[in-house]
Formats: sequence, C-alpha cells, structure tokens
Amino acid sequence: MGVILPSSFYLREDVVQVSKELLGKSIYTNINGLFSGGIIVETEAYRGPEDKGSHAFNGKRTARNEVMYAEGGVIYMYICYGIHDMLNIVTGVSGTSHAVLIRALEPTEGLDIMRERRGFINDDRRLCKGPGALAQALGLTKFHNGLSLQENQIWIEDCGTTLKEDDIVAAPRIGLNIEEPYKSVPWRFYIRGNRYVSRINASTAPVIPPQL
DNA sequence: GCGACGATCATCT
DNA sequence: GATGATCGTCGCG
Repeated sequence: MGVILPSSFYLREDVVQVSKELLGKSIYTNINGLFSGGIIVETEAYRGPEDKGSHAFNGKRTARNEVMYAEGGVIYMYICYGIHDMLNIVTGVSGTSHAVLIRALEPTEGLDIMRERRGFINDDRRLCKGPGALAQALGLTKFHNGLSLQENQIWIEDCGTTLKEDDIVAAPRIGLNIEEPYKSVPWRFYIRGNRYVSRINASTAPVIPPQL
C-alpha cells in the first residue's frame, strides 16, 4: 500500500517534470468492482497551447479536449485511430491545458481481470504495453473522461519507489507527425531497462534537446 | 526482436 | 472527406 498522490502533485506548472515524476508511481482502477493496476513505466508530456503535438495547440478548445482545461488531477480520455482509448493525466491549474499520456505499465494487480479485458492475450509482457493496451487492461474508455484521481474509480499512489536520474531515459515522443522542434523534443520518459516499456528501440538514438 | 501494413471510426473542417 | 498521441499480425531470420 502506498500514499495517494495529493492534488498539489498535479497542480504544478511544469508538465514535463510531472510526466517524469509519474514514473515509478502506481495507478489503480476499480471499475464495476474489478480492481487492477500497475507501475507507471512510460509517459509523455503534452505542453498546452505552445506544443504542436498537443490537442490544445494554439488554444484549441472543443468538446473532445475540454477537460484538458480543467484543474489538474482529472483524467482526459479520448479515442485514437477510431479504436483505441487513451489515458492522460491533466495537470496545471484551471485554465491551462497540460496533460501527460500514460504509455505503459508494469502490471501488478488484477492480472486475471486484465487478461480477460485484453482478450486473453497470451503474453503478460504485452498486457499494458502501449497507451491503447493499458487503457483497455485497466477497463477505461472515453466514458471515464473527466474522472478525478482523488475519488474511488481511478487513483495514483506513491509506493515509495525512488528512481535515480540514471534510471530515467528521456526521448522523443512516439507517433507525432509535426514540425520541429516539437517533433523531437525529449518529453517521453521511461524507466531504463524495464521490460514493459512500449518501444525501446524508438529511442536509442541520442537526443539533442531542441531550443524552444 | 523488428519493420511493414491494414484495420477502423470519432472528431474536426 | 481527411486525419490520426495505435495495435495485432505477418514475414523474416
């Protein structure tokens, strides 16, 4: 058992820092009485209006992304490629539009439930490997959009894991077809050597932080 | 373990 | 009507 992250964790201004600090924390869901969860091993930061990769780029505000503008500490769910539900953590004070995409988990709780939700995928390494996969494993869909992390359907705990800087890899985000510098800015974070990270190879190239 | 590719539809223009 | 913050499968080796 750990300590539920307080609202202040999510309200900080620097979404990139929050994205990095979410590594090693545990995320749990209790959906229709089914409990499951795991350790966050991979995240990506999306930084509000200035970030061309963000749904809130240039202040864009639609029915879909409205919850990005809420106070930090709620979840933003949306459908990608028409099929996959994505889990994001909204950060920053009300009116800002930062979010962290959760990209992979090391599953620790409710393995049977996750296997069933994932259609009995035969390899546990793949249960929560990738943003679409982990949302499905946790039982989350776009209908959970806006849920608070301080209530009892989804929450994040600090279980006392401390990562050293050397344990964290920063790399370009996955799947963005946008202009530099945002295409390559190293706002993807993952735990070095962790077997549950979605794509190790996408990020072996050296990363030169762009001038923003 | 890796690269290529097709599936599939909510969302926005 | 075009576009994805992806996934699973297949072929390769």
